[in-house]
Amino acid sequence: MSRSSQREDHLKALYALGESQPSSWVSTTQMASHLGVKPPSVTAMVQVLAELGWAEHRPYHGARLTPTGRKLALSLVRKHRLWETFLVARLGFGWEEVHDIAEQLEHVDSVELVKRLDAYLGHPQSDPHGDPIPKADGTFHPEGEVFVLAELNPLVRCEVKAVREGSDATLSAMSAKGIALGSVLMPSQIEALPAAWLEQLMVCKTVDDGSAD
Amino acid sequence: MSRSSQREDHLKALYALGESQPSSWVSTTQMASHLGVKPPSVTAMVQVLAELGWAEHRPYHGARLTPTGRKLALSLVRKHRLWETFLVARLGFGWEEVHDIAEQLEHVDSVELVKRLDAYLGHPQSDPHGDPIPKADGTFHPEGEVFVLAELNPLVRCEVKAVREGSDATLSAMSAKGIALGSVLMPSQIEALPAAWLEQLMVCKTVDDGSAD
DNA sequence: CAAGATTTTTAGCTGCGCCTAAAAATGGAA
DNA sequence: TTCCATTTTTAGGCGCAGCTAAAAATCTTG
Ligand SMILES: [Mn+2]
Ligand SMILES: [Mn+2]
Ligand SMILES: [Mn+2]
Ligand SMILES: [Mn+2]
Repeated sequence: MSRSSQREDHLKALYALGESQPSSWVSTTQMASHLGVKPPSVTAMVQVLAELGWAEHRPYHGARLTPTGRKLALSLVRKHRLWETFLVARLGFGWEEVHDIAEQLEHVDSVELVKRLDAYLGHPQSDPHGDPIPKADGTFHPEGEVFVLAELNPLVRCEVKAVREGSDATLSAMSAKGIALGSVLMPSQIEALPAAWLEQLMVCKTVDDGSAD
Repeated sequence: MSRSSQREDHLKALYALGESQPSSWVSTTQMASHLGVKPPSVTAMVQVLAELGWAEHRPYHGARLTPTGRKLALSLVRKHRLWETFLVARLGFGWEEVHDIAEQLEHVDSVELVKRLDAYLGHPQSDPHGDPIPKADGTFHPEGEVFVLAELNPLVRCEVKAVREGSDATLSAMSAKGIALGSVLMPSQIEALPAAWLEQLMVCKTVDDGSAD
């Protein structure tokens, strides 16, 4: 794949880490651990991104995306999630198998390809992990009320809407326990879940519709 | 894509050029012009391939694949042609649009992906250009009698079986003139074809089945 | 607030894949 | 067969993306 797939991965990391915390300034150390490289490598790359106009770098404070960089990052996230959807919905992969493959496919450069893939998949709004797929213009479909299962208190019936990134083994284990997007969890089941899962499962409350199921 | 996609492209060039000529020894100049790089770059790469046990290099004479290298090259050709088939058969691309995209997709590294893609496409035996798709074990389905249209003498009714690599523009022009795989060409039509096309179109003779068409 | 601990950047290095220019080998013509 | 033109390799250099070690800045803590 092209020489700049590293740049693209740094851009994605900057986006992902910036979104998931109050301040959008991301430290090079954070990015380094996310990407599996050493902090000096990130510093160098962030300086390149800054020269390209895709990021701002405040030395010793952190980096964050410019509007242009954010658009690019969103188009990468879009590609990643469309490919994951293809792999699961069309090729029959399990949700725990697709991340690493999509990590490669997302760097294939062809606007037309993304357009056609999106249409082929029926313009999906979320990927196999429940994460929303940004639209071509970089906006998202409005999302429902979703929060991390660990914050559910008191325990009530709820529905799995998404799974946060974790190890492939964890995702396999969840599948094995019958947990998938759309699964309904009862308080008793939730108590039996490994503690770590409570931090990964994103749910919304569901009203009992009266069906026995 | 991984750092070694350059190695993979050199391997493919070595395969393609070696197959298309009597001696399987390929000169670095040939490879350089095929790949769009300068001869010294090819020399360096060929030396790397030799160290990896994928090619033999006889200095000042040329290079050729080892059995191991040939297997690897065939698996790349397989991936390339499966992706081209996917792009045309599933995403609706034209046959002139898919080469460059497949040139990227072929470097995605996942054995399982190729397996599932092949099954999803119904184990196709040839790609959108009529080129045979190597099987997973590196063998080909037996091919029919096919030759280049320029060698057809005298002119008789024949059927288009494949198109040799050429510019995307040429492929578009052929489509526009109604030429596709399976097209039947009559002597009068053949005479009207641009001379260059005669070197690219691979055909076999067809008996007139009596239908008026 | 000053000193030490921690984080981050800079400096300097490596391997990869490309380049140009120069040297070496090959092969064809006189 | 010898010399010259052509092909090919070697030499030396560049940009990218990673690394470690050292320097610089920031944060923490007494
Ligand atoms: Mn990636
Ligand atoms: Mn996902
Ligand atoms: Mn390629
Ligand atoms: Mn093809």
